[in-house]
Amino acid sequence: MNIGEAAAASGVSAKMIRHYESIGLIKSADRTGSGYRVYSGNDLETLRFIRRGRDLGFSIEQIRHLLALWRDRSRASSDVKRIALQHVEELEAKMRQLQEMANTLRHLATHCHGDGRPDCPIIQDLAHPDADDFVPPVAASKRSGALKGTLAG
Amino acid sequence: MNIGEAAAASGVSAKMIRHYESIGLIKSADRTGSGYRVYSGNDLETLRFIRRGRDLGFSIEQIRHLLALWRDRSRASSDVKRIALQHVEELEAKMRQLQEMANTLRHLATHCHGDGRPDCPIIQDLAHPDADDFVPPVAASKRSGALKGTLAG
DNA sequence: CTTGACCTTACCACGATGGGAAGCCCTATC
DNA sequence: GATAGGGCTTCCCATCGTGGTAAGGTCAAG
Repeated sequence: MNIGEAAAASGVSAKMIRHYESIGLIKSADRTGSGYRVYSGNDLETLRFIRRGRDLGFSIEQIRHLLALWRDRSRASSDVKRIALQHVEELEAKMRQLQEMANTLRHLATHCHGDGRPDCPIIQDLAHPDADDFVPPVAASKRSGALKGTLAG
Repeated sequence: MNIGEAAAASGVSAKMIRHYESIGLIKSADRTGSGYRVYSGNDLETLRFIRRGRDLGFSIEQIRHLLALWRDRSRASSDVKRIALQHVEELEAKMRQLQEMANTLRHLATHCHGDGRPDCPIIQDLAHPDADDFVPPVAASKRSGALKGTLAG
């Protein structure tokens, strides 16, 4: 089985299959006489495992760990569970960051006329975040410290 | 004012100030005779604006746009609002992705013993996502298509 | 035997940030 | 005035996961 066929069958691009090989996430594929990589059904399973792990948001290093546990027939499920739950915490932390950004922006947008006039609490917040522009005192919620995390962090 | 002082006062690292200059997000700083960059109070405001924008999760390109609107005294607040609300949608889309990942993982982890035994629905899902391992039929929810997005996407 | 689709390696790009090296500059202390 | 230390300069590399592209070899169908 070619790398292209393996890619189509696993959902991992040929590009990424080569990449995973180069970083040692998967073992080096056997080659035909002319240098083409050859994949077996077993290799396909591994690729699908990786693909599923990426879909669940695991990092390559976490997947490396999970792959080792998968292959270890005497693994402790507690090890797997720990990795999964740690990842859930990462996901939740990221969600909280995004939530806070979105809440702030929605709040500001609510008070933006969104017409042809230049006055805009969104721009004013960006320029002077602590001014609580345009927001009547009663509606102004205390803004907690700025989130340092980026979307990609 | 030095780049180091500007960095401390704006919350943007000296490294990133130089980077923003190199990509044309901020204008090239004036230099002293010996080549040191010099920053004014006005420059500081711009840096804080950028910093605040990053904290709200805007991309550099979105911030470039917002900066232009900020400087444009005849801007339409609708333009600002559109950018902000589009970003809110991006944030919400990302949150939904993360939420789905977290839900799946929490569900799987709930059914993982987390002890010394090797059996683990998490590993089994990674290996065979469509098998609905270990989950009694009544509790198994239809799994929708795999999320392609990464955490950073 | 040609053509087109596939494979190979190798490099560059993104987005945003950090790290480090090599060299110049400024200030404080002796 | 000399010297030490910290800050500044530019330039390159790394991250993380993925895609693009170029130059060349290979395979299968016509």
